[in-house]
Amino acid sequence: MIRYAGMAERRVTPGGDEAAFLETYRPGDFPRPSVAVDLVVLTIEDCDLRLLTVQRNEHPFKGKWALPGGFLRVGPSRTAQGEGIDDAAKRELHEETGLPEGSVFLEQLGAFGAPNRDPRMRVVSVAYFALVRPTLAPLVRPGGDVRKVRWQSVSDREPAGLAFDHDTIVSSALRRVRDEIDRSHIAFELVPDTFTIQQLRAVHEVVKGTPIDPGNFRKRFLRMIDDEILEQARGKRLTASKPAQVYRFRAPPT
Amino acid sequence: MIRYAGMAERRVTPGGDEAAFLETYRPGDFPRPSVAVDLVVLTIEDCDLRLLTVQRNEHPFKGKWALPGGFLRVGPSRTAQGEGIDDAAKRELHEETGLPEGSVFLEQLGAFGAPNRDPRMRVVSVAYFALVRPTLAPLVRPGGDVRKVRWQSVSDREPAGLAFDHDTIVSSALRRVRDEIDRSHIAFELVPDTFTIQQLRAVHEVVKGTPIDPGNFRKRFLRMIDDEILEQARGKRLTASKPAQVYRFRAPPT
DNA sequence: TAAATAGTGTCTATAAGACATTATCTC
DNA sequence: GAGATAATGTCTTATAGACACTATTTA
Repeated sequence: MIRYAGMAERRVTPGGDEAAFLETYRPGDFPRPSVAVDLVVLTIEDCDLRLLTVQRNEHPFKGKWALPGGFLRVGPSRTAQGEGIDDAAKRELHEETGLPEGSVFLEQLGAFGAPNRDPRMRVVSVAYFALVRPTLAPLVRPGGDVRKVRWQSVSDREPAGLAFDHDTIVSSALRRVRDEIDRSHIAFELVPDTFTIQQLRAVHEVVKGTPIDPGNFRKRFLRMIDDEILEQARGKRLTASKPAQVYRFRAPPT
Repeated sequence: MIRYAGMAERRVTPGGDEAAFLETYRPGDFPRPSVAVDLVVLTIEDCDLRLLTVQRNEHPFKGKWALPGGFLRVGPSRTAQGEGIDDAAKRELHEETGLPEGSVFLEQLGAFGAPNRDPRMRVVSVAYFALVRPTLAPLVRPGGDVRKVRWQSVSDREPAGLAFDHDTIVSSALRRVRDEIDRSHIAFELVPDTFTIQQLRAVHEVVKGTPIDPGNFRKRFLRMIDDEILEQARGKRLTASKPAQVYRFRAPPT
């Protein structure tokens, strides 16, 4: 007979106060899943959305490319429970990419927990997406377990190119980013600290996959200045022709 | 020394093909978290948004109200991995509420996995939110482990009234529902199969917490008929005065 | 007929989209 | 001056919000 968590829990003797209960509490002997974090790390290079993948150097899917990530570190006792899932995501991101702490936007995407998504054992993955400024993207270096990393074009990736269910996770992340870019400030995570209107427009175009009218985009942009979301920065960006005004994102006071 | 999943994994001998690897694979002996699903079940009754809570009959938080939910059932081996997380959510929902399968809208909210959110042991919870039509809400009966359930008003709940981190989860769900109601069709999950414009407006008002101009709401509503999202149903809803036309939601062909 | 609620119309402000035009810089 | 891109302006259409008004039913 297979034991499940709910049953095990009821074997514990009730009664007494909560402190006493916890003192004597012994977790049941039922199968637990491993919990992992998987990272959909995106940047923009050469007007192209790129995804960071790492090559697996062990079975299963040996040699295949996969999302960076790793297992949640769980402590050995009820009073030492280990790291939080957000912390695990942050840790894996910095371990495996070498990017400096706090330089990357990171947000939870959701949990992926179908059975058999990992052929070794039951694994529930909590997926995150990360946005890396193009200025930082070239600094990425394999670290931790990882031996090879690469930035892979999102548009011409193979339909089922990644290990595990990572293609599904990537699709879900792209949907989320495309959805959020119009309603939040995530576009500013994909440009350098100072940027021109055209650079920001390019980010929107690349993420959405459709061209945007420069004049109309400018109007939206100028409204953001009125709303004090953006401010002019000093200097101009030199190009082949007329130099462009440079702006900076003002972190909202919220 | 504390073992972590990543370390254990590397102890496995590499080489050979993947099938052979999996044959001989033995998962490492590292601590794993329990994975649970928690449900934020919402309905509308008397123009008031209500949350379904269950009373805990065991420590910890004995006697306190908490979200319905339970542990993910994980199989004993790599070839019998147990149920998926979405299935677990569905199962717990129907077990603990007695509501008929497939009658309730259910969507994943995200994972909550801070350490010490459960004092017994490390638990990572995957939260879901569910929307129950007001016609079904009175049918809810405690089932499974649960002895007492209640529909609790969302607006006059205590700030820290629930067990564990369930208040945080509820806040997150409410934010999500308020956000999604303008961009999706979830409002139709909170009305009976046929409904009047005023009923649907009441749902929006209750969820958003602000009054909405009836005339303006009507315009949005009529656009949905043009877009074939809604259709007229037969009959009229009788009220104290002029009866109102009744409509029906047409599931989009997507 | 009065009360109540369903249903309609109007006016304004705001934003998005299509597109033409001007300005300013490099070479 | 030519070429290129930045920057601006115009016109149309769609939508949201405030609010006045009409229609239809019950009691």
